Amino acid sequence: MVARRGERAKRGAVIPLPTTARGQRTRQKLIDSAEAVFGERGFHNAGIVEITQRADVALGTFYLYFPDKRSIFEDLVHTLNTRLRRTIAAEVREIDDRLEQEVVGFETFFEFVRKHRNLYRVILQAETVDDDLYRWHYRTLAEGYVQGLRKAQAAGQVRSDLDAETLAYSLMGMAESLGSRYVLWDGKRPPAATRRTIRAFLESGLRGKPRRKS
Amino acid sequence: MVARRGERAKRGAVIPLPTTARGQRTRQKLIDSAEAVFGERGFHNAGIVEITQRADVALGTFYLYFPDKRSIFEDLVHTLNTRLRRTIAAEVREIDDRLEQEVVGFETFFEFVRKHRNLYRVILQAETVDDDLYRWHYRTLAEGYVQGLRKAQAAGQVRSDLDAETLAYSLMGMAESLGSRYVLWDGKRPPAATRRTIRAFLESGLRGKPRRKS
DNA sequence: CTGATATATGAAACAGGCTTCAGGTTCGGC
DNA sequence: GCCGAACCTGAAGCCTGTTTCATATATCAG
Repeated sequence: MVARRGERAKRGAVIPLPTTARGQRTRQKLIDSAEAVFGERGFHNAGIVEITQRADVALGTFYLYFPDKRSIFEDLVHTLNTRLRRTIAAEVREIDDRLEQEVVGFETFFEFVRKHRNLYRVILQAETVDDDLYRWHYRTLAEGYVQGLRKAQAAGQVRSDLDAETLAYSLMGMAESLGSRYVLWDGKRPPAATRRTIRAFLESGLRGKPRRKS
Repeated sequence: MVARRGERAKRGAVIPLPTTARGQRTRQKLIDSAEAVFGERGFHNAGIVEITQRADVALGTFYLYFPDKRSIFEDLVHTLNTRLRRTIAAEVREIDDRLEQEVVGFETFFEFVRKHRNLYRVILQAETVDDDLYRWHYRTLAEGYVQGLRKAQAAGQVRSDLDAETLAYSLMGMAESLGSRYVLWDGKRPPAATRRTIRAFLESGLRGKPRRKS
């Protein structure tokens, strides 16, 4: 059920990507604009009118590239999700120690939020717009997280009496909450005391209890 | 700028609470109904029509008690915020040990979310509806949390090299994330492995590093 | 019992924003 | 330089959901 180029898309139909450079440019302009508008106003308060205006195209042009408002939103969430995971993965790749990976992962996350404050707010909105999409976002993040933690447990870098999934959601929750409080609200990197606390808390939390024997 | 009883409220005016028992009952029915509808549909997809229908009152009655849609939403957030804090405080009051307080606090929170699945979604929506309200919710929660943690630090139950506020937001984030994943998505209490992990993680995280001695 | 006040009703006015439509315009290949 | 496909336009249709209003009923003090 793919609308042919030149035809108007039926509701719910998939619209093929534009073939010419010009079309691709326009589509991208719409996505960029949507990121800003959704981020600033929230999904429901954002209007197609404003999205197209900021993208410097006519209202009708929007429906050449997206069947409806929700569709461009989904596109945005997918993009954000991918970029976030790639960014963190890239920063963490070379690090051997899991604790260090966590610390850098948190830092990278904060930095990402700071650079894309809008993209980030978009995710929160997904909860209201499309619950499945929202869960998908967290599940994909959690999956990677769990794998990494299991590996670290096998390597003895994280105590293995902890459930990896529980840990994954705990850490994601921490990062979001802290990111919201310090980065989104205060608009800057978390203060030094916060960063120290994160490290210390994770260190003892992940490595575990005193072992009487070594 | 308070609308007198019997008068129709001007936009933005404050409406006094109903004086008679009958009025109070009706107002409460509307609030309960709103909690359900906002929770299920989200603020923007929720309609006054459905709220009044489920409350068994006529459409116009709504505007006897609330000047507009947003207003009842705010009311709801305030109510839930208060109830949540009271509930947790009550469960935790008799406990001396901070770690035990945390564990019970988490459990109580999960139970609260289970009983008021809507609370959670309502709060998240606040982010889009009224950012100040959203922040107010977390700030009030954090305030109490910070005080409790400081006291525990003074009593030597929590390591004192950690920043209390950072810790508070970390723990709130954990609770929310886990509550979302296990209670909201799966609809039941978190599994045993998760509860054990929470305890173990908090225990070493809060009490601190392994001490070789003792 | 009676008037004054509080509470209740639901049809209709109103507003705002998504989506459609009936044509233009641009552009690359021949 | 011509033709068809791809791309673009923006006024208007349309639908949904908030808010108002004129009117009706319940309650209670005196």
